[in-house]
Amino acid sequence: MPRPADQTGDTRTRIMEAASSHFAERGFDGARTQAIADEAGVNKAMLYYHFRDKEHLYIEILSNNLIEIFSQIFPTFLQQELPVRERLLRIAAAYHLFLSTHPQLRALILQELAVGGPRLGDVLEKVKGSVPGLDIEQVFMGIRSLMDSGELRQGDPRQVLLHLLSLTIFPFFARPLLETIWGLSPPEFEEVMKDRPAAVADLLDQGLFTRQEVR
Amino acid sequence: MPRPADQTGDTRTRIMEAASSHFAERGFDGARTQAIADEAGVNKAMLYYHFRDKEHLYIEILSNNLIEIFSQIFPTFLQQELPVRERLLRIAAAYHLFLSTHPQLRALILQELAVGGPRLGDVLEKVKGSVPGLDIEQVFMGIRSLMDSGELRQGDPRQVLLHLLSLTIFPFFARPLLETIWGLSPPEFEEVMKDRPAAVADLLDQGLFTRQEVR
DNA sequence: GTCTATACATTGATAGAC
DNA sequence: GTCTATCAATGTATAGAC
Repeated sequence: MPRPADQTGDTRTRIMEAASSHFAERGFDGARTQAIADEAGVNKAMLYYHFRDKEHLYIEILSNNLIEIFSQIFPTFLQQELPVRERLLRIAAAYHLFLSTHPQLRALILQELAVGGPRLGDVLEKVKGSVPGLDIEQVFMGIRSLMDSGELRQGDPRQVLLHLLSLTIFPFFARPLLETIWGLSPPEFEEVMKDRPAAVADLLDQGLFTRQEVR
Repeated sequence: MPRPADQTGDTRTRIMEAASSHFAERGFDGARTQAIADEAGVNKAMLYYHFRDKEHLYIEILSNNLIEIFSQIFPTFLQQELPVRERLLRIAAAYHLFLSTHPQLRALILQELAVGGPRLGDVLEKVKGSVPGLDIEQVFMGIRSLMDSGELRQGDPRQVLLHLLSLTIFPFFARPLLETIWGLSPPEFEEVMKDRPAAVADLLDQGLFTRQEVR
């Protein structure tokens, strides 16, 4: 729904908000500069004044969105006070909450992944500049030390993190496919998503199968 | 690399192959009919003779790809001879293998998900017409009966299937993001993916944590 | 079935007045 | 900073000869 020209905030901000929604819905190639300008309530020439061109605008948008999610979620990775189980579940919960409340971010990332992430390098530079503590090695080291202290089962820390991200993020990405193939209405899908964190916690706790014998 | 006009197969087939690769790499909006025609080694007008327009061509491509994966994977869901654990692991393995060997399919699905799947309805109609046994309810009923017989832990069958799909498919989708943020080279990522099925099996078997007590 | 030629709309982008 | 006016390039799609 392109709402025409509500004059809230300064021009630059309004352009970014409009661009965000268009890039999210149609991707870089599908988004139209004209439509962005219209929705922002400014002339098309303004895009090129405030940002160099479509590409720079896009990178600015994607960076800002990633900065927002990482600066909010990354601290969760590193906090040490809680028991392991709660720490991991909080990471999952943080992603779940963020993706639930930011459908635009989900679409934006999906669009970039779909074309193979050609601009992720540039984007990550900007993100690193704004989220200082972003160091994935620390996360892996943290997981490894939990394995050594016996709180987590031994294994590749990358696989553990991948488990967590997969279980949490995939349903958001695959939603249209799941709704179509599983024949779910949006409310039905929402219901599945509501139960998701508990189901994930249960899998991490117990695995999938009934237990015949114990090691 | 657009290879020019190798005259293998009939025109219609060559167009579809070229279109497949372009839609996969750039999406519906990003793909150019001219580029597709060039790569297929035919005139652009041929696209409109063999297919009605760009949209019909796209739907044809996406349907064919989904038909291929479903007709190959769906039988795996329903085979009853094997123990539960092996049945589930085979489903995961089937997806893993298929996505490993069909990078184009992965991209094609991702592109459609990115725009919210506006053509999935039409596509699924075509798929259902060509893969007769495609009935998701049977799968859920199968999972539920395994719960009732005590082989699987009780829970929502949809969450179980979602676990399986998430753990298996997500890494393929998120690859560019993971490589960039985790700082992995393609060979390093491949290595992680090689170990993936075993790591997933381990999670399903044991959960994530060390076991203090047993129920 | 395949091509040439072209219609017609829309695109991203800029020059220059205010 | 913001606008009007405009451009060259490129987009999808079609008409009609062969």
